[in-house]
Amino acid sequence: MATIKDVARMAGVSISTISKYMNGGNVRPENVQAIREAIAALDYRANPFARNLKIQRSRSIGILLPDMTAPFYGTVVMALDKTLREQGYHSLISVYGSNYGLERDNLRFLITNGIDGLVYIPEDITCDEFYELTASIGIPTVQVDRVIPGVSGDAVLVDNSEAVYQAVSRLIEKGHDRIAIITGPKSVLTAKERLGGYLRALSDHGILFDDELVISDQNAFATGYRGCETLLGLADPPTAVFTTNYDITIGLITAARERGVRIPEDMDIFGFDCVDVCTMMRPPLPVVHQPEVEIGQTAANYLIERLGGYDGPPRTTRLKCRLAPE
Amino acid sequence: MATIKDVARMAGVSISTISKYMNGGNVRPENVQAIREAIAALDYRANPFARNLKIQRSRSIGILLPDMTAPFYGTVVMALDKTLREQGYHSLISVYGSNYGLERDNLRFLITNGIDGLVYIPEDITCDEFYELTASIGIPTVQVDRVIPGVSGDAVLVDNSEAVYQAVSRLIEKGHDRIAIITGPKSVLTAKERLGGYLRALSDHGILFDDELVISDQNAFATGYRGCETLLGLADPPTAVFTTNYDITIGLITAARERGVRIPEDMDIFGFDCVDVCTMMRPPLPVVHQPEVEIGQTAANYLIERLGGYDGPPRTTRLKCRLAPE
DNA sequence: GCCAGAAAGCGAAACGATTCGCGCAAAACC
DNA sequence: GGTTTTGCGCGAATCGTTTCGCTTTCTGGC
Repeated sequence: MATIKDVARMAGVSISTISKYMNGGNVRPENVQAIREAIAALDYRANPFARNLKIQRSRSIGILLPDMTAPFYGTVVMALDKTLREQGYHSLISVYGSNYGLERDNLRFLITNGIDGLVYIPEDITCDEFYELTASIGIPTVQVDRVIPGVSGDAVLVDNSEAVYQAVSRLIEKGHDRIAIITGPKSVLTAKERLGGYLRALSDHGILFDDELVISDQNAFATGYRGCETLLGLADPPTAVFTTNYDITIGLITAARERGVRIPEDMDIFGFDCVDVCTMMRPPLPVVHQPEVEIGQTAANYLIERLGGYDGPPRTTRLKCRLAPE
Repeated sequence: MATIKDVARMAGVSISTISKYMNGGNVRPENVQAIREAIAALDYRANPFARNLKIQRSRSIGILLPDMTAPFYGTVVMALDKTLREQGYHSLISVYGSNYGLERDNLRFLITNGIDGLVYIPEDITCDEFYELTASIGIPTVQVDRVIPGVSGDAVLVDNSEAVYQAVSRLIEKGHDRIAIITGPKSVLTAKERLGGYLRALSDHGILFDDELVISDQNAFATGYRGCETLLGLADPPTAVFTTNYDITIGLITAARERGVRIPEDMDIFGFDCVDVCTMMRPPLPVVHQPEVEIGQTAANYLIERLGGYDGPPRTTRLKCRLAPE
């Protein structure tokens, strides 16, 4: 590999002139010419390790998230990556698989590997642990989708409670009064918020809450599938079901159809995520649509601002979900 | 941030002793004690930039792929990341969104950022371009799922043709002789191979090929959904459909169910990917199941071996797909 | 108690860039 | 034409490690 020294020798100028050229400084035309030729001849590329050491930055951003197989995460990460890349950053992505030990380890791993900033979808870590790992480094962090209670810093969330409130209200306005909800684990912030929106909608419309109609389990196909069996087995089954996650929705629909349950006549379903798939169904399945791309972009921009020196107070954005069809 | 120098001063030993301690060399017990205390007191962590510069490695692996929202890719990447991490490597993931310019740019980006190795799911790049970007660096590369014609190096593929052959044969053995296929774009290697398996199965069983029954388009929900409409609109519709991608499968099923087409009585479907979802349906939807985790692990291990100094000839593995249910 | 060999510690030289301050030459001004 | 201003180029220091070769200190066998 050619070094800056080789280029300098070949072009007949000093090392510092090469560096200046590489970083956009003023260099005399005849030198520019010579430098260009030398670089081409030697196929020179600046050594990123040396540069990183000198400037103490890597232009890499850690992205830590629980899972990558769900389309929601995939889309958020793609938007993040794209926005960051446009600013010359690259993403060091790390997936912890909803596993507490791994979440901690991977966070440590990212931090000890010289990231300039962190985008984090947290799950089980505590505030103290987070600060312990993170404090000595002092890199900007943006939390996405969920927050660690007590941690300050920028955050990008969606308005879960409000979105679910509206969706469930819509079901109520259609005449339903036995509405079930199948949701994720109660330990996760988003599931809690979504459940909250459901309860608020019921109570605001004077409907008594029936805990037989609340199913909370993993965010997975099986939860929706089995949930359908459970709900249909009740003495007084619900006429509508709200699901808070795409996999759950698909599981529910699959089970319902296998049993000849007509949607929406026998069971009205309001889903979550994957608007493009759900709106293609006939009739379209109404869903809460999270703004994945906007989430990613907002988080990336927050981070880019901080990395650019912005030092204002922590910001929290709650992006609005859309109901689809409108 | 504390440096190794600070630790040395505080512990009363030389810099090289600290380095030796950090890298597992022999150090006298009383010094170990002092060093430990100094490290704890100063919260010292080795600066990754300096280390990278010195050893000219980053222990990071570039992963370049077209998409991350499909569960297939997500699962492969998670397996890759896990295996690599266990060996102390981390993943620099880059998604190019099936966009030619981006594919090239992102490859360059990874390469100029000091990756030690590359895992690559290629799409449109040519052999020459690949070598031009890659040659001067000389890092090991593993191609996954598809290969660039002409590029040598380790590769991990699946046995697409054979898997589809078996699946379609199964449909034929059940008595079907009008079997459609809905597949991805013909420009992509995997789609070509899968189509090849389909044709071979037909011809081996003496069934005449009818090009009305072949639909090739994007790997997307809409392709399956519209494909269903197209196929049902034929004068002589197929009695079975083979789909070569999960999104296509789901689109097809959705459209079929909306039309009251019974599966498998009216239309027998054989799908691809997402075995856990499809086998939960009742009756289970038969699918070709790609070994995503094994793909990721094999690719990671190939790379780890190369990085460990192994220098044998290029290896290509074709992993076998499973039909599920068996 | 001596000496050889092993173990542990030390200083200094890298790794390859960026950057600072200084000097020289060309341009600009009157 | 002399003097100030500006523009470029240069050398040297620096970033924080690892590593090499050498010296010092231990250890153990006689």
